[in-house]
Amino acid sequence: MIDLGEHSTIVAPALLGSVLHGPNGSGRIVETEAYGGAEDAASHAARGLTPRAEPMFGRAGVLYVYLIYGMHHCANVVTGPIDDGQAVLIRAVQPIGDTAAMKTARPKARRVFDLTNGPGKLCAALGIDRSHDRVDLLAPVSAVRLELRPPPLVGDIDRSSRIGLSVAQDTPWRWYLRGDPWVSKPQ
DNA sequence: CCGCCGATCTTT
DNA sequence: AAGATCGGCGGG
Repeated sequence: MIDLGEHSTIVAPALLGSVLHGPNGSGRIVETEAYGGAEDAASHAARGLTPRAEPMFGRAGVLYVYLIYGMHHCANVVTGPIDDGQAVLIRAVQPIGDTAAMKTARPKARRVFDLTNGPGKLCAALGIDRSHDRVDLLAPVSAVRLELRPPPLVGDIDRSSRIGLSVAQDTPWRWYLRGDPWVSKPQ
């Protein structure tokens, strides 16, 4: 099915439709971004093998979690060959199954559509934090794991430049399900 | 609905 | 000093 060892720009759209399971619940992936290795100025791998980004240079299929703006977490799937430093950022999911624990973890979310429509929001809702950095996403026993599913039809996927960057704004490495209400920034 | 701004702290 | 964000606030 999906080979996480492929380049992040191949894996990112292919992960749409797969399911991310966390301590608090689960969500269907509806939005992703690809980050490359040293050649991608926007990537944490752009400065080489730093302590924070070290998981990106490891085996494909592990989780890379980092703290952003001192208060939010971002969850990434490491992709590509070892030592290359690629990853795919999970930017939004659709909550599935029991959402009670996710709602408790995100008291600020008034509407279900605000529960997991952003990289920091979905980590808070699912209960993903730095303690899950480097976990094996494909191991059934992992607290955070990925259930790979066939991706949507290409005709249902839209593409844009990545969100929130001050560099590489012309690189269209964001993919999302067209019209999905959980996508972080429509259009 | 939209845009601005502050929070908060790790990393470089 | 900036950052792969979020939510409250004010204006239209």
